[in-house]
Amino acid sequence: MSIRARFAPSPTGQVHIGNIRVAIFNWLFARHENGRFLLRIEDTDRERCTPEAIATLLDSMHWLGLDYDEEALYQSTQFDRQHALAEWLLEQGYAYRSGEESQGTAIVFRIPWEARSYDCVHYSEQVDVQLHADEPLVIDATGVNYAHISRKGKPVKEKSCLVGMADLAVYDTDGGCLFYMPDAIDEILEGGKSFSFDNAARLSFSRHNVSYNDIIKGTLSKPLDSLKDMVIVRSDGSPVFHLANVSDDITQEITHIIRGDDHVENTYRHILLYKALQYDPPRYAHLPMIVNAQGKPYSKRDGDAFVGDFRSKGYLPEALFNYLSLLGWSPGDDREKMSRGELVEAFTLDRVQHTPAQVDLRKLEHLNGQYIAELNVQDFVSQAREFADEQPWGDNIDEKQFQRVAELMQTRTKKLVDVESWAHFFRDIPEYDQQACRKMLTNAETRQALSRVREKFQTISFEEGEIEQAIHAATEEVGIKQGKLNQPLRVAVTGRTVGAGIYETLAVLGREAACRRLDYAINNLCGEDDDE
RNA sequence: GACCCCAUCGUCUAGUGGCCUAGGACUCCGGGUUUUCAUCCCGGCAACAGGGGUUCGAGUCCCCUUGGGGUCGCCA
Repeated sequence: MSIRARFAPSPTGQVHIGNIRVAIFNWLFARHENGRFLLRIEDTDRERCTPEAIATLLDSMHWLGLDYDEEALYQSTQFDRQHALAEWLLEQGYAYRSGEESQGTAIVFRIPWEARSYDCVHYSEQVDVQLHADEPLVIDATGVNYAHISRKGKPVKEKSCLVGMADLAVYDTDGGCLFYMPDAIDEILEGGKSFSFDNAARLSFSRHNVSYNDIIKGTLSKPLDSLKDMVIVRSDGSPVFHLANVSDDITQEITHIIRGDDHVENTYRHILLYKALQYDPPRYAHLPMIVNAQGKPYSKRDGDAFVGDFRSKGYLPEALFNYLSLLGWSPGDDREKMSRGELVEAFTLDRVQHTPAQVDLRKLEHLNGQYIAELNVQDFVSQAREFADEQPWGDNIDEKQFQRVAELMQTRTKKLVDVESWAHFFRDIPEYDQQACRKMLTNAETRQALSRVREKFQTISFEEGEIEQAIHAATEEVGIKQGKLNQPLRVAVTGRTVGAGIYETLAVLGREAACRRLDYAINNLCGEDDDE
């Protein structure tokens, strides 16, 4: 059978970086296996799940190239199917109603009494539990309520599903047997009878474990008695996550569920639900979570937590995709910068890490810089232009000029927002770094040399080579060492100490702008060494 | 607190009992190219959490401790 994986987000307006990584891993897995990658939109939270939120989600996926097969399934369209399953469970005795009739009753999934015969359930050990005298032992159709004794002697309340203690025997302080589950189960299940004991001192039962083989984490198991029956339909009639999720996965014929680590504990119950519903459970793979730069789980306040944050800072989708795929996974060799095709080819779940991975923005930035450097010039120009549009100086600029600046700056750009530092190319007079001015421009010789350069600029053809020659000539005339004028000139013309080569910068700027700035600097910034 | 999972440089990772004197990448620090910066090239700092076993041999297997994470809802 062909593999079917899915991404099942609940759109809330922004797409979390951890979620999109789950989507990427699902996508990579599906594409590697030549299977299908499906999208299911869990849009049952009417408050938060607006059309805009869905649009944002789709947009983020499209941006990252996460194309999906078949039509997206909207969970809100599946109520009938989900309710039908709940009703069926009710009819079969796998579920019961709970709560006050007047308030409306919830539907609760009962961990099936025959669970011990499932192939995913195995005997584990004999268990004895000492009970706390303060809390009564109550056994009814919803399970076994009891309290064991904590290390400090306090009562710790617990609840187990009935089958978790299927051969339960209850003893009083004298060792007398008060209750034996196999004798009472019919009365409980069919008659709704309940038992309560104030004098119960000890429980004894044979423990069974539900287990499954996680593709990433290996064999995992959980005692059946640590599981409680779970609500699958709320008293207001709305299906709970567990039911909706399983129901829709059945509908979409999902074969592999790849999701965050936070779902591991749900898996046991979901498997049991599948079993009760008479379906084979899918394979599961639980991804380690990703954590922020502080090593803590991402919270909404972290900043840089959403796909949109990265996009608006000018990370390229290929770079983010590449980086995220390397968080918690590696191809097994030294490759890091990998194309989508290479990633698809190399991706297997068994190489996924078992530990939470910390996001390192610097590494992402480095990778992004590499992707930017590889962009062909026209792509870079047009993408940079979009970011320039956001700048106050971005409105009426010469496109030819912009292109020349972009060519100069491409290898110096790590993120597209870096174009904000190109301002000095496009304003009449740049913003001057005062400290740099003091350091670079306040020398008398410098002022003199700049004046000479200014004069020469008037007459030369304004090209890189001639500009360089003019500068050399000026320094010689004034008696400054070759190259010593470059930085002062840079400050005078761009306002800052770093940037592209000064000859190129000058050439791009053009005679008119260069001279205007030189005049400004000479007249306003080149005061003698006279700072008070 | 209970249950479960995990543990290699600061970070992402390679490593599946001998090929490990623990490799790569980011960061940082040197050096080279260069008119500054960036790119590019060369070099350096830096890790098997601790303690016990098993074994001729352990980063690799087992146990304990410590540390981290996850889960304990009519949230998803």
